[in-house]
Amino acid sequence: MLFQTISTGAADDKVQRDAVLSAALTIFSLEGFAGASVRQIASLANCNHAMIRYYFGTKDALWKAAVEYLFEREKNEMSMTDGLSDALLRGERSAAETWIRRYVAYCRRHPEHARIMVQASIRNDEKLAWAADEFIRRKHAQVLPYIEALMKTGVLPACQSALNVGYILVAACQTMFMLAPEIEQLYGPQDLKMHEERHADAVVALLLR
Amino acid sequence: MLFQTISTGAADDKVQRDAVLSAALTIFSLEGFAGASVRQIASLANCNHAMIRYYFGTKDALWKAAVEYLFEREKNEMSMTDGLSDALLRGERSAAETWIRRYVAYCRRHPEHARIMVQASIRNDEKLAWAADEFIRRKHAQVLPYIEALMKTGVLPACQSALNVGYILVAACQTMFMLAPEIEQLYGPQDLKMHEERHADAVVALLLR
DNA sequence: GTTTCTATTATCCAATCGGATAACACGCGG
DNA sequence: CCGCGTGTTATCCGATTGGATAATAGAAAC
Repeated sequence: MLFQTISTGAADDKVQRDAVLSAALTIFSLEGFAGASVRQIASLANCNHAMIRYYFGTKDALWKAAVEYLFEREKNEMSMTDGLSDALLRGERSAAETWIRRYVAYCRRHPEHARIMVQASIRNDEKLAWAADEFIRRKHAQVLPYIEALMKTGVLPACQSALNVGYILVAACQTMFMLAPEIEQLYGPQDLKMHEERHADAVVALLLR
Repeated sequence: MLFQTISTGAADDKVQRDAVLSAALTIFSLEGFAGASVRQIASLANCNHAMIRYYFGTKDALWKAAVEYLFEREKNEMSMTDGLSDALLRGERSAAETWIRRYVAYCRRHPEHARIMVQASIRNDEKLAWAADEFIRRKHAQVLPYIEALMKTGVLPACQSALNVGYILVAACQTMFMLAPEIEQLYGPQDLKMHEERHADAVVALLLR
C-alpha cells in the first residue's frame, strides 16, 4: 500500500496521499510551479521523490492532483445549503453577507488556494486550460447568477458587467490573505484571525448596499 | 558601450538597458523568479546571457533592477499633480474617481506590475524585504492618508482599518488585468481597452459613495 | 520455506540552470 | 601601426532538476 510498511487499512493510503498533496499545495503555492521541485515536496511529505512519481506520474500530473484536492476541499468547506443559495438567487442582503464572511474565512484558512490559482492564471499554459475547464468555469457559472441577482435587488450597485463585479468581489476577499507575507514584512506579525473579522467587515461595508 | 559595436551616443545604452529590463519584467512576471532563466531574458532582449551578468550581476540583482525600473516607470505614469493629491487629502469624490480611473488604466497597460509584485509578495524572501523597504512602504505611506480622508468625508464607507480598505481598493483595480489570461481562457480574446472603462466604472460604482 | 508481486528506495541520466572564466573583437591613444 | 582596455561572446563548471530504471524489501499466496 501507499507509503506504509505496516498496513493499518486503506485509510492510511488516503492519509499519506493527502500528506503528499498538502505538501504539494504548500510548495507549489509558495515557489510557483517551475520553482517547486518534486524532491522538495517529497521531503516535506516525508517520502522519496520516486514515490511521488510512482503514484502521481509527472510533475504536471502531481500539480493537477493537488489542484483537484484543493477544489474538492473547497467544495466541502464552502458547500452551500440550498437555503443560502436560493436566498442569494433572490438577491437577499443577509445571504450576501453570510456568503462573504464564509468566503473571507476560507481565504484566511487556505491562502494557498489564491496563491496557486493566481500563479496558474498568470502563466497561460495547458494547466490553466485544464483548470479552467475542470473548475473555474463551473465556479463562474455558480457565482455570476448570484452577482446578477444581488445587482437586481440593489444589494450590489447595478453595473454593465457582472463578470467585473465578480472579480472585484473575489479579489477584495482573498488578496489580503494571499499577500499576508507582504503585510507581515511591512507591519510585523499579524493576528490573521482578527484580520478575518475586520476584513469581512470592510468587504461588506465597501461592497454591499 | 552597452550592447553596441558602433556607438551612436549614450542614449543607445539606455535603450538597450531598457530592452533587457523590459524583457526581464516580462519573463519574471510570466514565469516567476525561479521559473525565469537569465538565458530566456537575454534571448528576448537579443543579447548574450553573459552580457546580462556583466552589466547587472546576479539574477537577484537583475530582478531588483527590473523592479526598480518598474516603479520608476509607475512614478512617471502615475505622477500626481499637487491639485489631485490635495483634493484626495480633502476626501473629494471626484478626485477619488479620477485617481481610480488612472490606476485602472495603468493596471491594464502594465499587468506585469501586479504579476511580478504579487509573486514576490507570496514568496517571503530577501527580495520581498528589499522591495518593501524600497518601494511598498513608501506607497502605503502615500495612499493610506488618501483612504483615511475619503473615509472621513464618507466617499468611502467608514471602516476600522484603512489598510484593509486600501488592499481591497488596489485589488479591485488590478486583479482583473493581472488575470487576463484566465479570462481569455474562459471567455476567449477580450477587448481589454473596453474592459478598462467598464472595469473603472464598476470599481467606482462599487466602492465610492 | 519459497515464490511472487508490489511498494519503496537507490541510482543513473540528459538537460538546464546560475555563475565564472577564457577567448575574442575592436575602437582608441600612443 | 601597435598594444591596451573594454565590450562581447563562447565555453566551461558544479549543482539541481524531472524523469527513468535498477535494486531491494517485505507481505501475501501457496
